Amino acid sequence: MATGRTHRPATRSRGIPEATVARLPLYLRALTALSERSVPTVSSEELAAAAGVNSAKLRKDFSYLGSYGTRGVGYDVEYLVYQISRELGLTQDWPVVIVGIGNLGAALANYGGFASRGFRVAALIDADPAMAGKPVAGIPVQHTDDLEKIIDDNGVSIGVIATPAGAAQQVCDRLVAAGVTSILNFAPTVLSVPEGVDVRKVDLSIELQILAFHEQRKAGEEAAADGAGPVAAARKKSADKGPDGDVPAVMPA
Amino acid sequence: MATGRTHRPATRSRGIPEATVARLPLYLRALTALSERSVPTVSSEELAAAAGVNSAKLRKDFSYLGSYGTRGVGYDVEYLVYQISRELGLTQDWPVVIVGIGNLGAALANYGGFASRGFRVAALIDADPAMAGKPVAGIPVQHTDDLEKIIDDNGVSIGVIATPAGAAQQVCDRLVAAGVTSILNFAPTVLSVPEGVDVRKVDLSIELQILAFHEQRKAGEEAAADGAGPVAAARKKSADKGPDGDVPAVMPA
DNA sequence: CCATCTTTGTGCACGCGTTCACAAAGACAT
DNA sequence: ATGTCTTTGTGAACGCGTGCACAAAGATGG
Repeated sequence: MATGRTHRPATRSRGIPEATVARLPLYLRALTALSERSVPTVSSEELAAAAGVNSAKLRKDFSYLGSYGTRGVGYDVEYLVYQISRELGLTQDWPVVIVGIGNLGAALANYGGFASRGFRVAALIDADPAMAGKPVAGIPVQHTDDLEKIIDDNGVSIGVIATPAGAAQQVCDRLVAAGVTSILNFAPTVLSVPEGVDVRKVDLSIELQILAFHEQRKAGEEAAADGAGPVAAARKKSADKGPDGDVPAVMPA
Repeated sequence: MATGRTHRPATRSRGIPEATVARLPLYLRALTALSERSVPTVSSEELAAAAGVNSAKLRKDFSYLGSYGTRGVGYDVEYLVYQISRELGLTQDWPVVIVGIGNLGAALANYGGFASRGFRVAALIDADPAMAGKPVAGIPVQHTDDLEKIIDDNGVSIGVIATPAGAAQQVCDRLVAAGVTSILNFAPTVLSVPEGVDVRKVDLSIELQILAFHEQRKAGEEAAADGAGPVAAARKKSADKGPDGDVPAVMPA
């Protein structure tokens, strides 16, 4: 969903399509699980099923990395884990700062997924002076005033913004000015960043709204063509708010 | 971003492309901000800038909804807010349950974005008996045993999974069996659901890994094409694109 | 060494999404 | 009315991603 971009289709990132990059972590997770079960090799079919994708797509994705499979056998799990990790840059340590230690920020700080692979929470930063020094997830919260110094001292290049929407752009600007070039934004705002800085956003509200759209559509279809629904006509409990005209009008023309 | 989509089978979402649906919440947010500032009308150019997208794309997106603009003037803010809200199904109330009240689940329960627009946290559910009855965000946590009853009593069709990965599929199966047809999954696992059920996933770990990939690429280029400052080097080559939303290429003043 | 079987790697076609560019539509001034 | 100016709505081209289908590559067995 959100990557810094330009309008220059010139040289492709690294020959690796963005869509493929987005799936590599998925493959890596499935492979890691196999590795823990000491499975030596896996076929594209099996791995694809575990990752929830099409096997042809998986093979094509891997082909961008190189020919790491053996025909008639499959892929060596350990080797593939290493190759993907290396490609994603997970063989090195990435210090990360989290700015905005509210409910969400604290949850992120406690999230095991961070430390698990390459990422290390270098610092927690909050604008509330009352938070300063208070430990969250074993890490003392530091004040926003020291943001630049923290970034610099720790060589941080990835920042996570979990502040209220109103403060996000300001925090973003300071992070970028201090040298951060990748930002994961949880605040419900569109961030403006200079070229060369990547921003990805995670927006709970948007996700829910997209689900609501489809939910509404399903409800409309159910009402319209009752009895021919895909999965047992879903349920009827979804509240029969069926009042008034203005029904989603899903009629197939 | 952080969304994962699950295959969208047959019926095209009412003629509205999925990519457009994903942007509607973004437009809605920008429009709401304009509405609060009592701005009467807005041009596609202005609104596009506020939402961080291309103006032509915005106009095409709106064209799927209908001709709500006035040539030479722009769009009526209030009217557009209403139309988009209606299209997204936000004019009705969506009861939502959150399963897994750990750090993340609690953060979600406290997240204002839920209640703000159409969504209502109907119940919080956790497997830990010790949590039962304990209020989180003013709502008492209920035990997993009552999941089916809670879904049924409240007519819930949207569920949020914030459990550990190991419990996610099981919880998902129970939600679906109980009648939930839309799921927002925060657990780092691929969920299997029957046809007709929508799943969107939000995966912090994956987002970070994608950022790490680009960060590594930038670092490599910087080292190779050794030039000036850090940002300056990253600036010389950029070009990449995101699958979904994106970031405005506009420079901050 | 040859035959057969399995699985990879990929050429190709198709469809979706993005973007450009412009005609049509309306506002506004004269 | 008429002309000019602004902005929408969209036809068309293009590029990316997806999935099919198959040939090539290697394993395996006789």
